[in-house]
Amino acid sequence: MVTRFAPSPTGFLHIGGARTALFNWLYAKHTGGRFLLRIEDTDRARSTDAAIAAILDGLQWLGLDWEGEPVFQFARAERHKEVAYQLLESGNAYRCYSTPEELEAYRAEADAARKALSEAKKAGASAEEIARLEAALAAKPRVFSSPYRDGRTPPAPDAPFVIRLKAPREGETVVEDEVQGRVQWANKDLDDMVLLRSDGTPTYMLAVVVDDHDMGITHVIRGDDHLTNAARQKQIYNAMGWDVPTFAHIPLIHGPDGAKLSKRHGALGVDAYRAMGYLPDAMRNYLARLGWGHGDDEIFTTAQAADWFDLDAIGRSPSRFDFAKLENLNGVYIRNTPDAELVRYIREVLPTLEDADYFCARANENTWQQLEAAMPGLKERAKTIKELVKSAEYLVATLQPIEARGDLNASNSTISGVTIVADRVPIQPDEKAAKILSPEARKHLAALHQRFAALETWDVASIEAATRAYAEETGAKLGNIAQPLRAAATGRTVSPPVFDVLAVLGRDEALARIADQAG
RNA sequence: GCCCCCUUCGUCUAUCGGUUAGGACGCAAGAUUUUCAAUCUUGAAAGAGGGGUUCGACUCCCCUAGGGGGCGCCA
Repeated sequence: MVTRFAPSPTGFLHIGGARTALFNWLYAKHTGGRFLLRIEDTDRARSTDAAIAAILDGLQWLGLDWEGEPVFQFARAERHKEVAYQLLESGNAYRCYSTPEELEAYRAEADAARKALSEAKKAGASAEEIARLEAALAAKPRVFSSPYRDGRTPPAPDAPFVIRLKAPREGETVVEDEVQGRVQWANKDLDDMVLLRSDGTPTYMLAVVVDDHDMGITHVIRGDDHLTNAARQKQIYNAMGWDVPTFAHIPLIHGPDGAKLSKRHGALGVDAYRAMGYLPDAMRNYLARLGWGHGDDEIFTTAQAADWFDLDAIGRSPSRFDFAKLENLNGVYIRNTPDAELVRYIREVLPTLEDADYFCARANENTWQQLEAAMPGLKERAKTIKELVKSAEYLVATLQPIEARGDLNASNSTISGVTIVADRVPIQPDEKAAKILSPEARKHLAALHQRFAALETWDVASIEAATRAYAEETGAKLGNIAQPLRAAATGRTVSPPVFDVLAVLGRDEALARIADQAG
């Protein structure tokens, strides 16, 4: 089994394309086959190197590895041309000298005839008149029929021409689709497609067939916007006497409102999902469940997905993209990922992460260790990596941003190439936290500071014990003590368990923060 | 306009002629609690409409409605 993903590099890798790639990849894994990549860059005007880079980058991030080097379609133009001429020689194609202008005029006439008929009907024209218009319309079907198909002489010996497939006029073209079932078209509805343009370059329809054949593709899994193309492509396979691959046309993904995916909701590049803080494993799991299912299984490993994946379990109706479900799934994956791995991932994507500037500008080597120590508390309340980093800001809240550090002098030191600033800046509590820090709360902080300073060991258990003892002695509710502590330690009213926070911060920093707010 | 595809809770889906139509997300209520989450329990929530076929249809067929895709010397 050989599958392929064949994007055209005219933009980023969007979510629908990513799922198509995933399905092809899963099917190859499932069958122990190969998954290849082909860049369909024959549209020279719209293809860009940036788009190619974005597609490769997106696939890599998703972990969808392809075998060998990607095939660049444009580089194979000579081969495509060769096949077009082969078809010409075998009588399965012909030179068509109709100009684009003539085609346009023909289609305009066909449209006009159609419109004339419908208007006549609406106006209640006579049966005679309607019959006449119907006959006129029948003489001009929407599908173009070239006068050169049957050997009309060229307008001039050196007139420009395209090569068209001499497609069958009678009968039907049938596609046995693994997802859509048996689909058939009357051949009269399929026109003679252009194979080679007048400038000698191949069209997409020809290039796809030739490349899929030459690459040995056995299974073509793609969006169902290509369903009609499958019929036309089959005609080329037949004309060449080639084996037709198995087709599987999967429904498109729609936006939350059921309409076509637009930039506002889901049609973002996969890089945008990385920036929003979704894990590639969660993305794969979510995408796999969109249009495909395996009983009641919702969360599964990639190995399981590959094991279970099959074409006959792909649904035929389009599905909507649901961010809420993706978020939930992402949260599950975050919670199930080991702390060290999360830290490694965060370090890797931090520069491309949304809303991570604050953390990124302040993080130093020590931060990464603290982050890992704080991770159990952080990952339990984050649905995205973006949220996680946001809630980890308290770790670096008393550090100067990198650009400000340049102004500071001798007190700075450097660890692993990162400048560490000796000077701390007290935390600026946010509005809600400031409210918590009442005069009374500040007195509690002062008392706690004393007790904490006297602790022999600085860990969660001893900090909590000291706090609870203090609450009990003063008769204060634990909540009324914990919240001021949280506000002092993080500057916010929401955080991981406050004793964890204090422990992670370390005795010196924790005491300093309490002192900053104590009254 | 023509051709093709689709239609189960709000969303993703299970069911492949016989089920109290199941699960998940989301939503609501409760438990837990140092905040927020997480977790646990419970609840509301669906076969587009109309005809057939059948002892029996969500499941098979037809029509209607709605949604989507295609109809290029784009891919």
